[in-house]
Amino acid sequence: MDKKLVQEINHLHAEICGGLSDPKRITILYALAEGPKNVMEIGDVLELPQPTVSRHLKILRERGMVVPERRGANIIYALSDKRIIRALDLLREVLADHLSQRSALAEAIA
Amino acid sequence: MDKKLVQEINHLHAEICGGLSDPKRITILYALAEGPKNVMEIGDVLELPQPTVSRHLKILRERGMVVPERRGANIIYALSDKRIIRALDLLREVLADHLSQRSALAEAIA
DNA sequence: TCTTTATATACGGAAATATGAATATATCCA
DNA sequence: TGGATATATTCATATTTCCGTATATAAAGA
Repeated sequence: MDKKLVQEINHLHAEICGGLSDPKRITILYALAEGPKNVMEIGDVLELPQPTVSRHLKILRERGMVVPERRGANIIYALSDKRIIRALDLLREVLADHLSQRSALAEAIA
Repeated sequence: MDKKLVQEINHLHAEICGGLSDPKRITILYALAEGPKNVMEIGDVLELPQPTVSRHLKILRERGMVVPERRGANIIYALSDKRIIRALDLLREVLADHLSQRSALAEAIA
């Protein structure tokens, strides 16, 4: 494939991964995996001020990870694709393995 | 679960995701999926100066995504877990769907 | 229309991250 | 030991990301 094109794709790929690289956004995504929620409801879950929530939602929206739907005065956000959660779960498994490996090492030393 | 603990976990989860949020690191991970490589070989693939490669490898290493093994003067890096590639592939699929949706929209407008 | 409610954006500063260039460390071999 | 090769780290700087506050937009209801 054309080198420029590959770079462009990898850039977008990195960008979507960047959507996951914040604890609050991860919490938002898992919350939406339970079902669609409006901005206030998400704010309640995260215990965060509304503008902060909106900004994180914008980041996720731009990357196509959540989808907004206006319902009256509210905007209801939904997870766009279950595969996002599957990817998150896989990475969490990798994290768990890494941590238990390290703690096993720590015990072996002690 | 304890709230502090959940936050700590989400922080680590975000950190491992952050390991994926750079085009060069994605290229490195896919390159290592083909098989272990030393730093020079990775540098050849990326066409990047060696210190830059080492710094990216450090980030991936700290997050437990790649594993170094010294062999003589070389250090050979290997992917620590195939699930990392599966997660990357899932997210690339989500990206592809998002892009084709948008291009379908673009055509519908034109 | 005016007010209230829900959501989004703009701005300024703080903190994290990335990068090139230079330098340090570690290993091998003569 | 000294030189060559492979890898890692440091430093200064540039860029990005994040947050709180303030403000703007959009819809609902009186």
